[in-house]
Amino acid sequence: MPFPPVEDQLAVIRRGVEKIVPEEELTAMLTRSRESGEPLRIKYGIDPTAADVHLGHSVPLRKMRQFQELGHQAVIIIGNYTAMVGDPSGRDEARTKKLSADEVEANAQFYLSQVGKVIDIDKAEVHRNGDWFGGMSFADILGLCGKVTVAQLLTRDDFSKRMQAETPIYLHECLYPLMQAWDSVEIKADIELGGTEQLYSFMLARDLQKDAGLSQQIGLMSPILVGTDGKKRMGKSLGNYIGISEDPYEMMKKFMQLSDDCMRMYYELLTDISMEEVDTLLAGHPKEAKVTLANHVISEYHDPRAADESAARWQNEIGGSALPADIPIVEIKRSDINDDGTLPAAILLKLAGLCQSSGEARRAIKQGGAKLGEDKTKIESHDQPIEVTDGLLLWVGKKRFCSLRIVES
RNA sequence: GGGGGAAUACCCGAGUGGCCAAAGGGGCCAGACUGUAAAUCUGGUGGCACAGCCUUCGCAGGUUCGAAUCCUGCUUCCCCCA
Repeated sequence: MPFPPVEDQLAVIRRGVEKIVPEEELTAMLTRSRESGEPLRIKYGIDPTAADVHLGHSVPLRKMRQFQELGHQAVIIIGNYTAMVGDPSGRDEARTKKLSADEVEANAQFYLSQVGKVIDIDKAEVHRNGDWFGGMSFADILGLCGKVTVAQLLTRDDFSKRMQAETPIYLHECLYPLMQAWDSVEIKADIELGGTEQLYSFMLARDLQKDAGLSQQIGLMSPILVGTDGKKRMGKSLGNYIGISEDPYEMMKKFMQLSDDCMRMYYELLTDISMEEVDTLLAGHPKEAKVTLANHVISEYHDPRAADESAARWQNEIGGSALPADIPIVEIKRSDINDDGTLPAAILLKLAGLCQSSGEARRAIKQGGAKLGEDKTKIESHDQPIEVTDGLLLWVGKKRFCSLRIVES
């Protein structure tokens, strides 16, 4: 299959990419590949440290898919060895818990299944970097370490920040960029995808490739996708992420809570809508633009019908006043209820799991955030006796609610 | 190996014998306003069936009527010297 003209390829490749290093080599590389008919090897590495793939990961993965559509070869690296170290990027401390080989493999499997929602996994090469690191001798490792000086390592942004903040840097963490770079040598990468924080490793990979007599890779860096809070990078630990396997309605709710300022970035990085069209959308009502955005993304990971349904449901339940369709049912033990069938309000909220402590429940009630029943009657006092019945609805704020079910013992 | 400094709640950080469940900021929660956006304003933010009681200032002991605060040992981090 012939490759599209270089200019056309560049147009696709450049979208939503913050930095291409070194940029001037890209055209030449594409031209060479087109003339020889040899697809480029596009690398993306992921560490199976946690299970969820979120929209932040989807940014380079979507780019990977675009490369696939242009006819290039996707190469996914499962960092089962690097996972043991933990990527120091964007972290201000070392990973504390060590993952077992089994956990890592289980995560890897789950990861791949999710990655398959974005790229064509059947056409991709998948490697585990333990395949080469596992067999290395200490002498090999020493050899690798001899390629980098400590001063070079410390120029790396994350490390210098940590030095400044006086937080520890462990020796094994220093190996992380080396390992990642070595992956590029092993798989003969032409282009590596990642976030802008990967610059150091990407450049190190070039050094190692040159040293090994290979052609050097180009780093293609996407901007860091901010999370739903609109400020920090999307990440699991920050709780500001939208997972690509999440329920459509959950995704919709999260999208609608997104800061307006992020919308342009989300459109650019998470959809294929042309930027002209995006500008038109953003010129309209921001709420509509957000619904459209959510629709596109949800359609990609579920289907258009699911997206429409969640949009309609959001409009009903949250834009309107309909009761939520998925009220969680919480079981209350009969033995916990007083003999007269009631419980003080604060205690009930705690038992129902809506508040973590009775103190929190008291606060919620005092501030008028606690409500009762379908008509959302305000609970007036923390010791107000509430008659506990099956199906009783309880609310704390707008987002926490449940329905009760009484169980024996 | 020697010397000096540091560790406080989710995070940052004030507090150096009683007035400390511990200032201030961030985050977070709730209320008002709204588009469950942003900005703003208000209140809250250890636990307990709560005008009281219980537990918390790296860990373990000790001094004292009383310790986050003083002493001893330990752990971890930072800096300087080698």
